[in-house]
Amino acid sequence: MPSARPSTRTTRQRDEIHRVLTTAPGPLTVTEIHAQAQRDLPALGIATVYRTLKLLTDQGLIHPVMLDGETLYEASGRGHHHHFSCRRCGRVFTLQTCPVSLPRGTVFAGGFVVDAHELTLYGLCPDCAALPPA
Amino acid sequence: MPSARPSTRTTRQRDEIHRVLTTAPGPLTVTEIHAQAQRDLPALGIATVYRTLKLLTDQGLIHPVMLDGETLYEASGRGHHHHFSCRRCGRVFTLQTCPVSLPRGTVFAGGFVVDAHELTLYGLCPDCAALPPA
DNA sequence: GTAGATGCAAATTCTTTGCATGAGA
DNA sequence: TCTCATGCAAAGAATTTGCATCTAC
Repeated sequence: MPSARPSTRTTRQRDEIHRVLTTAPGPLTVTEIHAQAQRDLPALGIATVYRTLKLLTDQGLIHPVMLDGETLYEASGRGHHHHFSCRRCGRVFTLQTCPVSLPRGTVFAGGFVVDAHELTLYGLCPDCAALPPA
Repeated sequence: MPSARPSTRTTRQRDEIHRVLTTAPGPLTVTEIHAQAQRDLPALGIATVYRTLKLLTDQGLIHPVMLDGETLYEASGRGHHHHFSCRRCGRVFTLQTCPVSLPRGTVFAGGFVVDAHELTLYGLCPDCAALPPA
């Protein structure tokens, strides 16, 4: 029995959506991705965006990030990093620093074997920290 | 101008939902909360569950936890802790240990002022780690 | 007794799916 | 040409809201 082969046909829509995500400075919402991709492909449908995000995720090219109750997507291959969510302006930033010392295989109290971790920081971004208090 | 006062009327529904969450060993989904509360209040509607979860959240008695794309709720006041999500059985555990050294007010590279952090660990729980590899 | 809370059902919002058409290879 | 992908619209799933009824105080 032949194993299911992932589709790999190149289309303008897939290229564009992938480009938007690899170009973006941080993770984007589905709506933002749709809006930005529509600049080049005005007829792009939202269903195609959802289908493509799922496809690219399956291919490992991008991955979802759940943050503040929303699903954002970002390009893969940017190395280990974390996110900073600003309480004031709501923007999400990518931080390359990792304040967690948890090598793969670390065994935690009680026998939990850790192979990955996700950290989200909350606070004020540089811009908002510089503003006068509300 | 009188400030908006939060509703505080005591009802069986609110007490029950709060009890379910304070009794639970870990965070629960909306559906789990509804099902468990219905044992004592069979007529409990799902809309009331949503409304009550929002209310209790506003009052600071509980708080939502976004995990693996689902919204779970847990009682507040359990001190600083994190979650461990098992890749194999899908269960979510609460860990009291914190491997992150980030006191409030820590200023991060670039001027990000951190006042809180959320960490989720992924791997195998003790039960699953003891099983033979798939 | 009265304002606030509930339960139901309808309305929203977000995401997925069916199907006829369009376009990579 | 021949699939596979797309766009639209309808279908699902999750959450919120309107409204008549009920209930804590």
